[in-house]
Amino acid sequence: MVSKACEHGIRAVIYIAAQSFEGKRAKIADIVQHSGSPEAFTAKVLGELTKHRIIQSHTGPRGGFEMNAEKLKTVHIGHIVQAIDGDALYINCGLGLSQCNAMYPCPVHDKYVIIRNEIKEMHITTTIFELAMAYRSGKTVLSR
Amino acid sequence: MVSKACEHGIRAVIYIAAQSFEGKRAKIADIVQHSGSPEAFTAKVLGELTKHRIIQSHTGPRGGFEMNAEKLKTVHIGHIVQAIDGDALYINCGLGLSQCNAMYPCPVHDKYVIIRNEIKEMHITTTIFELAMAYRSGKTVLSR
DNA sequence: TTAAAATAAGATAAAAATATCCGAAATAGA
DNA sequence: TCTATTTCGGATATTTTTATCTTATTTTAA
Ligand code: FES
Ligand code: FES
Repeated sequence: MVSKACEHGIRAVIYIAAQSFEGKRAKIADIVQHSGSPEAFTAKVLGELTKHRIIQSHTGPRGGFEMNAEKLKTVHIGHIVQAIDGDALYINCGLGLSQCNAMYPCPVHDKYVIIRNEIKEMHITTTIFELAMAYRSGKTVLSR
Repeated sequence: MVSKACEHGIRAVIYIAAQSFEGKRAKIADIVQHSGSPEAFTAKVLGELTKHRIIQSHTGPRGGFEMNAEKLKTVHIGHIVQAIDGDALYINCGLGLSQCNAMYPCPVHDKYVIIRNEIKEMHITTTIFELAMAYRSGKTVLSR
């Protein structure tokens, strides 16, 4: 569905968002401890998300990652998937043809497009903020 | 979503099914020419599907792959996905946690389970027969 | 009986995804 | 200014997926 890199990124951002909501910055060691992701790989993914301005980073003591108030409100899962995996999930053919084309559809096109749009819709309507709040309240977990 | 191996397998089986409907066996060279898949890789996948009794194979001159009448009626996409990729797509956690657990859900569990079940339902209710008929009639394509 | 036509299977190769390592750069605070 | 802390970035390593190659085996038509 989405890559491991993307999964690590989403979990990390949820943790960062929860910390940012409390005015704290999150450092890598802390993030991976709570999200159960490999440290170096997650650091690389977070670097990519920083480039895309989805999160902000600060070097040095008291540094770490944070999400500013505006991003905290507006960022949704789709932003992260797009930044890490690109738009393949949202546009590719479900049977692996070189491109999806409704004029000359593959055998699963009609049924696949429905699913694909639901995934896209779900990603766009699910904000990091709501996920971070549920995590903060203990209703959900980031590792097991 | 599903692996390349699985995509090659599904496209190949649709072609085999369409040929079987006309009482013809399909040989590998023919299959990959029409489904646009790499020959050796597809042969390996078809071997796996033969082991799972989803298709039948015959060596020698006049040999090739075919689908018997019973399989032609009953096999659906889910059978092929299960045989090649296993059940990961149907049971894994959407955020990559070691397992999906509704008692201690990950942040996307509720929304992801809905999508996951729709995919499963789509796979189970989509028969190779209906896909093969649409392909045979020219309504859909297997390569581009 | 034999040669051709086909799949079967295992070894190998290439590419992509996942993950780690380490030195450099930046920064806050003493 | 010095030092400890932290991310950054590039090189490297490992694993998995995708794909190919080679040889063996089976089947059948002539
Ligand atoms: S052509 Fe395959 S999903 Fe659209
Ligand atoms: S726990 Fe993540 S999808 Fe169920």
